[in-house]
Amino acid sequence: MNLFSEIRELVIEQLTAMQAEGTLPEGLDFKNVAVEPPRDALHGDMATNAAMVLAKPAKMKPRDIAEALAAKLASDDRIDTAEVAGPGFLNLRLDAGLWRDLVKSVLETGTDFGRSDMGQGKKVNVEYVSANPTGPLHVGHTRGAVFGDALASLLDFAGYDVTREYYINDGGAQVDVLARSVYLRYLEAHGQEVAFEDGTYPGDYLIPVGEALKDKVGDAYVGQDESVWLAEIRLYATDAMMDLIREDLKALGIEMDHFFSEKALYGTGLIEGAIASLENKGLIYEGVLEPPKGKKPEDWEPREQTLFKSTDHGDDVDRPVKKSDGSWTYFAPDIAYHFDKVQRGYDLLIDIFGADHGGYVKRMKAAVSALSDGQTPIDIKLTQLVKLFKNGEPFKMSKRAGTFVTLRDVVDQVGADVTRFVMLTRKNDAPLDFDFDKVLEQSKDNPVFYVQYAHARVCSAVKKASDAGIDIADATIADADLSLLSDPAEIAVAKKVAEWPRLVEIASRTNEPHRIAFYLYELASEMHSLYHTGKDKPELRFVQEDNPTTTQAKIALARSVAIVISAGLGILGVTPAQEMR
RNA sequence: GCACCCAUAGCUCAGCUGGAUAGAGCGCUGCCCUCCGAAGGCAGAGGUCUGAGGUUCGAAUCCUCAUGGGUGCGCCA
Repeated sequence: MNLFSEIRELVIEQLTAMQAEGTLPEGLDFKNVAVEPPRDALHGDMATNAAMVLAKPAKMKPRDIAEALAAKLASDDRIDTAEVAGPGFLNLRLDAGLWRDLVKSVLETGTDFGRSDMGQGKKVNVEYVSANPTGPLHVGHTRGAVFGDALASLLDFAGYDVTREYYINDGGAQVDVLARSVYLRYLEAHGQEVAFEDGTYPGDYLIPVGEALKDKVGDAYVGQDESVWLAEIRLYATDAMMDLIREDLKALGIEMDHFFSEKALYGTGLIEGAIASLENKGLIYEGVLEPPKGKKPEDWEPREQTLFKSTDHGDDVDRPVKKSDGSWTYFAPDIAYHFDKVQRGYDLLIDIFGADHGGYVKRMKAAVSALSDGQTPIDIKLTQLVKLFKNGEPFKMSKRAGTFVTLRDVVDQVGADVTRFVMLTRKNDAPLDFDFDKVLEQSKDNPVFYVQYAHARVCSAVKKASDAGIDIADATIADADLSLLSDPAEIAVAKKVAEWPRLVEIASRTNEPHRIAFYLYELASEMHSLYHTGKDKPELRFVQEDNPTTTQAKIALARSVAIVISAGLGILGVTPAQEMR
């Protein structure tokens, strides 16, 4: 039940009636008519811009339309008052019963309250993380992982059929580097002195892999040429790394539906097929790229390569799919992978990239546009950098030195819930400061705590009511006499709860899960505010021990807040706290 | 050189499909527990929304240009 869309339907209905009566001309487009919460609560509960939007096409004065519409709306039971204001806004005050019905509805539907059918079951593929299988996930991956996972949950909540997918980059030269690095650790396990030169991965995480390899094959590879062991160890090592990554994801509470291996594309004809598909559209040619202007690489020399005419689909320059030696560039399997996704019949593709991959957005969009003849929309979200702080000092990361901060470093210190929430308190395209101390602080400066505390307070009130022998089961209080909730402070909370379904739709339309986090903060704030009003006004306390009926109504309101917080945190992948410690 | 992202209060950031007097936290100035609901609440000060044009009844939001910051730019993935 979305009150805003319900009232919008009412507005459209009345506008249509006005057309039938001749008050408004025929042929008007109502799509821009909106019903929204007004910026200032003094203006009422909802406002519509209908008169202003329609004034021009109807060739009428906005206020005239507004006056006529106001008269119509005021006759509806649900509308208390409809007032024209400003340039032609129509401010509506709703019957208080609507808010009470809403609370009842929340209790009846539980955390499914706010689920939307706007996705209409459309198939969406959300690809995220997709880190190279060469080591544990680091902080940058963590943000992408949290963002992608929350977005997937959000879209699911909004009625889409969501697939969570991870593309394993296990086909390139970096896995050879991995294999050689593991080989060094393997020799080390046999007691040899080894040196990690540039171009190898020196991280400690490969030590157990080398040891396990020794346990598995004994000394079979010792002193052998690369040709003997490279392919075997590559396979072994990438498997081990993927196990590691799966563990990392699990620590964050993330489970993928599907892992797609780049390696599996080779030798199957899939890459050739995808490129052939582009070729059939006349988008593949042999040519020489212009050198980049300004910062020209010193060793630049013109080379003829196989190019994808991505400029036909919005890119700035055409992109090579083959190196000058005839082998595929990394872009070719990427094209094949996205071709596969298109062919799997998704209605929408979403890719989550790190900010350092911003340069690939246009070419990927161009590829999908070309491969699907513009039929499959793709949205690519970039997650900006995370800056880590501890004791106010920046945390240095250096992958080369093997001392980069891993996902585990973060999750082990602050927990998955805090990690996830904090990473979602910023727009994906804004850089994020992550301070190990601040995120654990128990104060209102810390949104994680603040929201959790609001939920815990409800739990505590519910427990107190229960201890007083009052039946406060959701099923019971859904039928409580909610007309006992009449104080403006209480109605204000109900109104905030009522915004939840609308918020879900906005967040999913824009693919911006951070809006959930901000909304939860606002909702928590309303909750804390009401809670404290009860200090000065005992009649507003949730638990009235001598009055079970009133208590049930008040607990109903509190529970509706807790339910929405649970649902919201659920989308973010955070567990609501029953109590604070 | 080109492309993409960003610029909102002293600081960190929200701001919906373009809507009314641009919001929140921190910090600052006050107020609220003789523990029975202060890990909190209430109030105040603080803004030419980087700048200049444009579109519009209406612009922080859309367009153009400028300035400042970030990221990326064939034979790495």
